Amino acid sequence: MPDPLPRAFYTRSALEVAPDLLGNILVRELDGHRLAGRIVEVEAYLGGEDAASHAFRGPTPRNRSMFGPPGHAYVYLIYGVHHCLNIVTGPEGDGQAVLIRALEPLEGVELMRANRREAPDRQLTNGPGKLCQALAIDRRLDGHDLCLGETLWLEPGPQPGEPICAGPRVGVRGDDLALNRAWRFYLKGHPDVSPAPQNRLPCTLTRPTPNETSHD
DNA sequence: GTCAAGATTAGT
DNA sequence: CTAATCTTGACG
Repeated sequence: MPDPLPRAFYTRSALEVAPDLLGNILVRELDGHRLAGRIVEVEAYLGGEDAASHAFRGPTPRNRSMFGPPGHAYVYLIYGVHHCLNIVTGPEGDGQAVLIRALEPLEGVELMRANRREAPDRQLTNGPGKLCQALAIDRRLDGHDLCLGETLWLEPGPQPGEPICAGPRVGVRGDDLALNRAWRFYLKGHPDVSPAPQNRLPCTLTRPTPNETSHD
């Protein structure tokens, strides 16, 4: 079993970490079972300048884990219905995070299906709310340290063969900056990318990302 | 205390 | 297009 991605991986700008997360594996340990999926879609959220970020107006009880050390989870409830999973990045205190928007299911698919009691026959992890339901992620995991290799963590995955697309983020409000920057990243043509209208817009290709925590 | 709005989803 | 469902954060 590979080691979890180390703290140093997360100690960078959300704009660097977000595309590098694509292709890596999100692992959830649940009642002795291993649930895992390959990350295929993410969005970067910054602090300060980013009007769409929960960190925009500073720390509050709800978002305080965003301002904690990198490599921890920030989990929140949206619309009173669904949970969303973020990975805290950057220097402590900045409030940067990356929203995990979609996975390709790899392990524990039957348990994921059972967790999605509302729609077990539909796609399991092609949206931020759906993947949290499939992996049984809720606010109890808010602030969880992803570098421990317990309960919830990330493992290095093979370099994606697919090109990386970048485009505007989904469902956000805010000013021109928040609406128009290409801070959403996904694997081109992957069937488990969330059903967002932007999927058909022109695709800005990003560099081939060195996924591995390579040191020179 | 009151209240509008929300980084979504499934169903009409 | 809209309901579901509830916590947060702003205001007083």
